[in-house]
Amino acid sequence: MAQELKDTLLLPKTDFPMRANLVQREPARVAHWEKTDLYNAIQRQRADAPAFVLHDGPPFTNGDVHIGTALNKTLKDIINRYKSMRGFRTPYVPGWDCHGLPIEQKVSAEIRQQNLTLTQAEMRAKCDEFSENWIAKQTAQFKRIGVLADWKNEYKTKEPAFEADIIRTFAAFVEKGLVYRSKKPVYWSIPFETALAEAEIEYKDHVSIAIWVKFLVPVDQAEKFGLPTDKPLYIVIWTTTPWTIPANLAIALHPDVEYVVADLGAERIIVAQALLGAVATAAKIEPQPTTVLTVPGAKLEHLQARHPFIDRASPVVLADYVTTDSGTGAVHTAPGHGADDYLTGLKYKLQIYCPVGDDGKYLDDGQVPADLVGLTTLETVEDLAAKRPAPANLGVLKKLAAAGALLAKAKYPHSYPHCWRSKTPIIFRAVDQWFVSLDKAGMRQTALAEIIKIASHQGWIPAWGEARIRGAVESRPDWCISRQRSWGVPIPAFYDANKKAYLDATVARAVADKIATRGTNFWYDATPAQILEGVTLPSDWPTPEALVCGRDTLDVWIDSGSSHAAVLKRGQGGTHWPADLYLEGSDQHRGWFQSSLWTSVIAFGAAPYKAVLTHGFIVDKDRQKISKSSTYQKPQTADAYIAQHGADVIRLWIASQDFRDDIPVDDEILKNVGEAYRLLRNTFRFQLSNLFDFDATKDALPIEQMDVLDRWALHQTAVLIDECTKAYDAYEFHRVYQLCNQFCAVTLSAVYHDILKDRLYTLKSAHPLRRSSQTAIHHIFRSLVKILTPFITFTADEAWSFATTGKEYSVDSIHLQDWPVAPAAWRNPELEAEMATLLKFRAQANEKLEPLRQAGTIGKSLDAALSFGGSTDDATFRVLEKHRTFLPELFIVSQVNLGTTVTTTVEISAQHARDLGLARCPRCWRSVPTLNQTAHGEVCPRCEEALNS
RNA sequence: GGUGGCUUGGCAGAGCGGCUUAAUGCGUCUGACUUAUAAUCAGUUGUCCGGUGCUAGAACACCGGGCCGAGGGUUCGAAUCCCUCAGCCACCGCCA
Repeated sequence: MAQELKDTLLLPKTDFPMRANLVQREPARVAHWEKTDLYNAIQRQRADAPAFVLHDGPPFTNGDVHIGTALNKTLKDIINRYKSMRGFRTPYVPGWDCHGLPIEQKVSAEIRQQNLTLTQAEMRAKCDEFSENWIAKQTAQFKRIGVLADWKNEYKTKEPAFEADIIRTFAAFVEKGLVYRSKKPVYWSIPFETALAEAEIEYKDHVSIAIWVKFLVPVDQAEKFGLPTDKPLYIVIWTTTPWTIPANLAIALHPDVEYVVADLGAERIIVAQALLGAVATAAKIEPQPTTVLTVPGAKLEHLQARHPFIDRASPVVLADYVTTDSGTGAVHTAPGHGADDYLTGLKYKLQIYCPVGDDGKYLDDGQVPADLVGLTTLETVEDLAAKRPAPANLGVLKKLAAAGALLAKAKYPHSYPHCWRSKTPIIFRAVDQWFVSLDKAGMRQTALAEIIKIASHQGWIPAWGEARIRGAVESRPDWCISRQRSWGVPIPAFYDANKKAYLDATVARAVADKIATRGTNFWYDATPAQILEGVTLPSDWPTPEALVCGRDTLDVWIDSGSSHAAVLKRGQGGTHWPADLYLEGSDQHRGWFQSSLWTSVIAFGAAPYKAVLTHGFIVDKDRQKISKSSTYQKPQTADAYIAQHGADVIRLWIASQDFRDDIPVDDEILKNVGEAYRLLRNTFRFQLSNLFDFDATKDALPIEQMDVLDRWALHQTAVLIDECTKAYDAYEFHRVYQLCNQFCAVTLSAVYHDILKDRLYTLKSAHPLRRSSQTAIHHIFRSLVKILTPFITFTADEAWSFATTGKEYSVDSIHLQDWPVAPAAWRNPELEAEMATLLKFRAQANEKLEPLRQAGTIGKSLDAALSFGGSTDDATFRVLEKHRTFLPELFIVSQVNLGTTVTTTVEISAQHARDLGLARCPRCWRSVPTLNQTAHGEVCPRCEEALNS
């Protein structure tokens, strides 16, 4: 009996599977999108629409896509898909950052293993291959997570056309007179005669020679600074690199440290008070020196001491980094041989003096004593094994001893940077570098003005981004743009036999034109004559035959920072300049956002973006950056996450988080998102399955003929659309996530869908009430699935395909649809207010039903009948009366009785329907006063009607 | 060290001086249904301290109070405004 009756019900039907199987099924949809060329289909759809250009910051091409990179690309994809549905043309040209040290390093490590020796051009070819290999892999990984992009028009910083634009951008710097040459200390490997990056440094234990050196304070200076003059007076410095003494140009004291003039008997020395004892011990001074007077370091600024064996002054300067942990509190300062010293040198306008050549030997510059010239500062591996100091160190020791300036010396074991390839200690050495002056031609003011301009239309999202980049731009010193590397874009400078540099904007552009067609290796392979053939040289240049090409490359930040010029200015892939949006991690305020701003301001006089959106970094549950966390042993690649959860769950997770802060991830969070995903999927499934006999073109009802409950649901949908659209426009995706989650769980699943089941399953197919509800479901589904398309793009595409064709795949993708707009007729605030009242009663009624259920009196709520007692003076009770015929449906019970009482509040009671003499219809489960006999047995009148039609 | 940012109940996340005895959802627990079924529905649910009830304990019920990183302050009133501190994240390099 039951089975036969059940067969007369219109139960849900769909092929849209309940189980997602995302991990297995998503790749097929990626292939489907490729096959149907979805990206271009979307672009064609919006061919005449205004463009929204999100300019892609290029990821570095040296490994698998990290989950953090996937986060970034997914956010971009969400925005593009949203903007496209909102009616914008959204050209998205993905980029790749190809040059740079990490790649060069990995490649050179491979080369070393194979014992190969390569030319610079061959080395570059290897790097190119390496980069290309990862581009292919990363592309597949980005596609897997659902990133839709113009992969055929992608940009690579290593492509000749792009490299040419980098050089052209650089030419603009030259043209504005911003580029100059100056010295800066770098890590230097003597055996390889090259600068090293930090990553090429290994710290190893090393025994250095520490020396205490006396610098004479001349009598006139002592008098000037109020120091005693009756005995010779010296400032004592301490250093572990004796070979830098010839380059000494100053002595640094801390302004707030107390220094003492100490009497050693025959002479007096100046050291930090706190270190006098240590100095005396080191110099084996007996008896303990006596203090003559104390003076703060600040009082000695500009005192002109004398270099111990070179005839020049060594002035006292002040520096905050001076400590009294070791040494003498007086720091030997050689601006050409140390980072701190360099900065101090700049501050005091000292020469950046480096009397050491590329080969590590002292130069004959007229200042270095003749007996030191030619001595090397290198300690070879053999020297290290024999514990033999570098010749330059020994030479300097001798000179100091001969000058009577060596107060003490000692062996000093410590950790010291070594060249990772030659295993020898590196030296700090100032070499000529190219710089960009950021203060000339009002560049810094222009950059800051652009920042404010962007802020004036809320372009920094979140707003504190403005302070962040302003701080970076304000404080940035002149930009050192040259690197002594191979895998990069060459600086188009030439040098004559005297190493005089020649750099010219017109020549640079001519070089760029040639590189654009022949590739950068042209610069490395061709002679200057070939490179400059047909180029009109400035009048002050020598002939090409007298020149050699420079071997420096440009800072890679110029590479990526030129992308707006190479891509947007050329309209690549339908883009335009400036971009509507840049979107990267918050670290890029000092990185790409800044470098792009500078290059654009210098080359084009304005910022390359209208708005900048930033996101935080992925951290584990305890707010530790995941790469630093020991609990995460598994690889943090995007693929690892997708293989476990599927792309849509990962995408939904990304959307669910407020990405402006750090983004926590752990198993529990992903599990929760997985539950939320199932809720969304089941909602789609329920809706699809109840539309199996509904054809919107024929069966849909106009809104004025629809039932109140359905009109309420449409009102709620209109509100959802409004709020989600607002949240999308503010890039607050987590709000969209929460809104949809609550809409599905509460508005639909717990209320609307639950009430609807009776109508949908038991009424006859074409019953107006049933068609009314199906019409609403139809609209709600189409709205909801569109709102969620940017997030769960695979699932939305699939659900849409089933909705429109009944099949898993269709050519008419949801991505070609317009964003939902709620018709004004959907809105019904009055009804919404009444329903809000009724739903409060519903919650109270459920509380009354629960004890009956717990006691076993009733099972499902349809077994029950409710009675309400209230006063017509009560507005809420009048709402009940107004909707009295709807109440059994609303509460999902068999009968609702309204009784008038004098109580001020509405009283609710519940009982089993049978106690009111009602009989249960076996078909629809509602209890009614009388059942009628039919061919299917006894059923209620409503079911009888359904069965007869 | 400097600069910028963050810190709300098991999770996400509202909250922008009084409508907060902290929304909503998820999760938890208990139950129902078998007509969304690896679904669906209903109820329930923060923590700590003190007290009362119960023969004691446990459990439970009720009452009072504290807890929105910690501690101060402003205010009639603070998760919300101010200060200090702590923790965490990022950036300050020839790493990108």
